Amino acid sequence: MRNTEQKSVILEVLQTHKDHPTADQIYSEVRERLPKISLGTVYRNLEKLSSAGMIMKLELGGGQKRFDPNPHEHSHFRCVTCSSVEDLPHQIKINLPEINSEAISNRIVLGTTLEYYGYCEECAAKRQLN
Amino acid sequence: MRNTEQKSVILEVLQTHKDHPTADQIYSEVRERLPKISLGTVYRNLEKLSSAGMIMKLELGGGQKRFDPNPHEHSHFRCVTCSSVEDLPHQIKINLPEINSEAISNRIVLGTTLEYYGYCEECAAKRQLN
DNA sequence: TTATATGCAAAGTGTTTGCATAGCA
DNA sequence: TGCTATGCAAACACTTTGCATATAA
Repeated sequence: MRNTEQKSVILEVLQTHKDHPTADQIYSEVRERLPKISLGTVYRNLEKLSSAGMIMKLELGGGQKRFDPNPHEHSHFRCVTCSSVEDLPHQIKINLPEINSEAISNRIVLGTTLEYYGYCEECAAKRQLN
Repeated sequence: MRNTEQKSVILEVLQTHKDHPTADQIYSEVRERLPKISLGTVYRNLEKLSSAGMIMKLELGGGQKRFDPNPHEHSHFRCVTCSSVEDLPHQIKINLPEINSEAISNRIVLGTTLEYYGYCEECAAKRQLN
């Protein structure tokens, strides 16, 4: 993987995020520093960085892929109203022994995705007002 | 919600499935019985049936939405090779008390999605041969 | 009778890709 | 030098939608 300015700016921009932006959000922020960058380059680099294990691609509910600067498996909370995706402050532990139980039979488990969905703090507060 | 032949055939077709087909898979099976049905009608009915709680729409990794005749929350296994999605034979229990712990703070949890991914039995067997 | 559902096709959304050029190693 | 990455635009895959017609209640 070759080092390019585009790639490092994309990584830097993502790493400033505590939330998990979509490719087009990253694109618009990167464009402030590299106005000529194309959306295709953003997608290609996000793909490369995630298959290199430097970031994580999230395919959760809601249609659009999101990108997480933290490449380690952890659970997320997705807001069904504003679609934001946040880390859960404390990791919810999955009962790992069960992964190897007969429930899995002859499948080979590579990983798990645990997603909570509902109203984020902001949207929950707005609902209380109505 | 009005009863139409399209809707009931879509539901019947989905209910014959133990796996979780995509909209276009359902479309092509339904078309064997209703050759003039349109893909738009399939999407509209799957949406209606799932918001009525009669089926479940799955938005897991892999891009395409899938539909599950069982509307009750349960965990799934997705094959990263053939993209099939299966129920896990035994439900993996999530530690529910944690959902209400401070980890969730002021969010309102509507549900959880627990997905395992890896190689399904068939694809795992094929890999062993190579 | 009338509001909802359908078929058709077009539009929408998010993502990927072909190609000529640019630039890293 | 040679191969990978880029910008651009077109293509792609999946899903939704507008509209005129058909149909359930």
